[in-house]
Amino acid sequence: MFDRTAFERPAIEVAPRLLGAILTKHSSDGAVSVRITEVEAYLGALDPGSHAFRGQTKRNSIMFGEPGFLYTYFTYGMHVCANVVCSPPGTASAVLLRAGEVVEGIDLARSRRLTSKTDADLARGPARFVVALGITLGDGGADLAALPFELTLEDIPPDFDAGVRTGVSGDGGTDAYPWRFWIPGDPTVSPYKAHAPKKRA
DNA sequence: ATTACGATCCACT
DNA sequence: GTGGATCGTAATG
Repeated sequence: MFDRTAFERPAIEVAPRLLGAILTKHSSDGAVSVRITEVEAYLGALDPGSHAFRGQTKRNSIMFGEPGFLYTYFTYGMHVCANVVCSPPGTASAVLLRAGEVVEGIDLARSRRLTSKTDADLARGPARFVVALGITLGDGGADLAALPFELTLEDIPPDFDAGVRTGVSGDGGTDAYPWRFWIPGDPTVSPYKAHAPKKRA
């Protein structure tokens, strides 16, 4: 069952709990379900990399609302990414859904992701993930506890690894985000880095 | 009104 | 491993 209180905590606590969870979206042409294998936490006002770092705007207002809802955004002129809103209303944090394994509706997912060479590529990467599931920008603000969505957390989350982006700030304790969590060894974990490496001088 | 740039993906080398 | 695509958002004049 869906327990909204599971999301009323900072994204950094919710993120590892989402690993192994099954997210389903029903559409007119069928349903696709994905087992979440990689996520990334964005810590709102505390995180310079978060869309909510500079306060509430029209674009990010969903992040400041009820937890357990979907926050979608459009980027790079062509891609949509999806987050699960965390923290109580008035506080912004979210978990970016970065990768998953398609476990239901794989033919439908394949038809949506014609450039995928292998099934592991169907939902590997945040923009691919939303395409495979049939999520669009218009799903922003949708309640994950209500159709067409279903989200089921694992009772016992799987073991996970965590990666840290450093160098955001030189100060001790504040240079440890955003956090990225994944299921070790899973072939559907995305190979992309949180930030393109800077060219050396 | 204008501008700079990004929580990325894909084709190509 | 690298560069180009492509446009909404938010900061600035």
